[in-house]
Amino acid sequence: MAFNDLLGPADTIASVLVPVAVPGAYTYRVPAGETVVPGTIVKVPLGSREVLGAVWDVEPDTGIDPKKLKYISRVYTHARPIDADLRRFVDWVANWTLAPPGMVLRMVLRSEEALEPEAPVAGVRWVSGRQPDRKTPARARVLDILGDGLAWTKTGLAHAAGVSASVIDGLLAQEVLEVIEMPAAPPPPQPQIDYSRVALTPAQQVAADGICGCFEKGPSVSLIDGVTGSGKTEVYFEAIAEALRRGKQALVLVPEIALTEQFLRRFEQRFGTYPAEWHSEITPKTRVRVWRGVANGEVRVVIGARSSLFLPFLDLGLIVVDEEHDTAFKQDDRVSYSARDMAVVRGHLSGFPVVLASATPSIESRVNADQGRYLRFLLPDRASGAALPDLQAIDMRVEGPERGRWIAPALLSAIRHVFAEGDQTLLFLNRRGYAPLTLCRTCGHRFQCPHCSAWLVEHRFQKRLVCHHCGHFEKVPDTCPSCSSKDTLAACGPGVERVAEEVADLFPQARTLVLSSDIQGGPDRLRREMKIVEEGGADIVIGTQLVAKGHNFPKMKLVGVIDADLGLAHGDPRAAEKTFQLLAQVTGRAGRVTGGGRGFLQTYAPDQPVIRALLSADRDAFYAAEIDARRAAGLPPFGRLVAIVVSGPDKGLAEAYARAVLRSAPPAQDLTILGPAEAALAMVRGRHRYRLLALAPRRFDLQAYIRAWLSAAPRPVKGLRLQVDVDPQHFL
DNA sequence: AGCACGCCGACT
DNA sequence: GTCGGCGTGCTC
Repeated sequence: MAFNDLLGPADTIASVLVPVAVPGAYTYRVPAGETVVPGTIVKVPLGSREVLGAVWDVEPDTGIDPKKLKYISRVYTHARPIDADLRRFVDWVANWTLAPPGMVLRMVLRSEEALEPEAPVAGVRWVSGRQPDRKTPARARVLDILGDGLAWTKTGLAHAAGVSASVIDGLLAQEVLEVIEMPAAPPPPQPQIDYSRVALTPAQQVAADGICGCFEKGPSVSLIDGVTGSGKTEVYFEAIAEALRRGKQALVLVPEIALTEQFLRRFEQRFGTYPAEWHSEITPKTRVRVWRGVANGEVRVVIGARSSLFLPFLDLGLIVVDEEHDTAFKQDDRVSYSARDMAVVRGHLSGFPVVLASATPSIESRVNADQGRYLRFLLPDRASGAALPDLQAIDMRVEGPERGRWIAPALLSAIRHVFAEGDQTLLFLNRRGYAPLTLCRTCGHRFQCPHCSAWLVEHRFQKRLVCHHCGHFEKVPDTCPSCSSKDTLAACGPGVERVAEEVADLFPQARTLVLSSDIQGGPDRLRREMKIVEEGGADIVIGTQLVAKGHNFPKMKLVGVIDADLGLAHGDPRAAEKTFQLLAQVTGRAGRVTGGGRGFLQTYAPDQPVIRALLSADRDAFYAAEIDARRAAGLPPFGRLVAIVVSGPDKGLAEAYARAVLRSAPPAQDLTILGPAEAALAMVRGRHRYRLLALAPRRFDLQAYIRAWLSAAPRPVKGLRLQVDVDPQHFL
């Protein structure tokens, strides 16, 4: 102690962001002989453990008692310090999302192992001239491979020679082979800019040229707005090629891992090699390799989930956000952020182009483009020349099926036709299970979730009633729990299982397949089934939104939407937008490759704007109508929508708190509370969440406002979480 | 008494 | 986010 005090005043101090939920950086002493700069990655003692952190400031002004300061326990000299751009990004995201900066930094430091210097690989080599005592065939094969004098890894050699590792061990024991240190793993193969260029359509060429022209101009956002099959990927591949040409790295964000496989193949066709992948499912080894490669610049292109935004790129020059409208870009737990919006921010901070691509852009991106903040490139036709599917509505009030059936006669005859031709049909219903509601015919009892207020959905295959909100499930009873009568429970409405039952009844000879997220057997099974559909091994597919994304189904000629109104009923202000996006994606599957596709939308309200927009393929009209509708409802079309999510065990407290935040201290009058919306009350793993929607004026600094409110709160608020959901365009 | 479990605050 | 402290309540 006395020793430390003596040395203390001479020590350098540094503020370090630690990966815990504290409001700011902590201060540590820098051990004598070590140098740190802003961004240096370090290990520091925190409480009873050691944690990773990063130096955020050197020699900060702090009022902390110097006696309290501990020493940085390790400086990662081999890892490149986090550069100024990424540090600014971390701070920006922390401020925007009201998250502690250390928690944002945690997303950067995702692989502790990657910070260690790369370990040399042990290899084996033939000691020239040496021969084994007996030359068995296995030994001969090994020596044959090693004949050129090059070193191999033990496992690699065993594999190549088709022998077990013990053969090599035997040769090592006789000192015919020797162990040497090989240089660490060679750099990954580089994408070749001109490996295989495809001819672009005129519209694609205009878009590609426009985006490539942005690289000179500093920050920019381009929206590629193209119908399904219009070749958005080819366009942004040209942007990637341009980034590579300029020696920059590129990042492609996709909403789900499921979409990467097809992307990897297409990338390989264009650039001759695979890009690096980054998402939660990659192996720890790959994680280390990619993190290092991104940091040292050997990895040129990454495709990844939202977390790849926080990778420490050496020189990032382009971000592409594919399917930009997809809500999977929003992270809801821990630091809650929208990866699409934060991609725009990262591009802005570092001064490079960002490309958003979608067949059904989000309203906010459309408005940003309309108002000139984004460039917009329209791809109105399919690149293959195939015609868009011919869509029509079926008015269920006048031409619906008989009671207890869900497929209308018009759709039915179309399925018959397509089936007879040997082509595929997709029946789309975004509802898992057999029936969304079960009731007792005698007393009218309805099965409801004991935790949420949602109806329990019958899953007949599993013989369960399941809450799709919180995951609660129970056995299907024989008798009504309310009136005890036997065999009086009636299933109301369809789920995919029930539609599949109807299909099996109507088309006993057809090969049918149900694709929904609750199929048993994990992601492998799902991949296999997708492949079956892709290769034409199923005639009629009944699927939930799982089938809306990614995969190409070349034989799919007909898409029937069983309930096009589903999802429009609730109080979600984005319901129409989401339904439009989902149904456009789903119906776009029909005839995507070959053309000649047809689609049917079963609806009880064929005149509503969503249906009309889908039928006329006039998307502009839909966007205009939707923007008007939001204005009329007092909602902004985009941009100033603020959702304050407060979570905690007590709904009443959460609501009161959310309202108080928005109403208390000035300038609260600048905010308009719109009331609870979008999942007003949900149960997420046993925790209630309450979401309050409000409007903030364009330049209103909501973050500063909420922080001020929190510090002025009469009593500390516990157990509650805040989340701000705003399009940041206006704030850049 | 001894310990499993859950809540709460501290962590530089 | 994670740990340790301390309270409650139950048992080999």
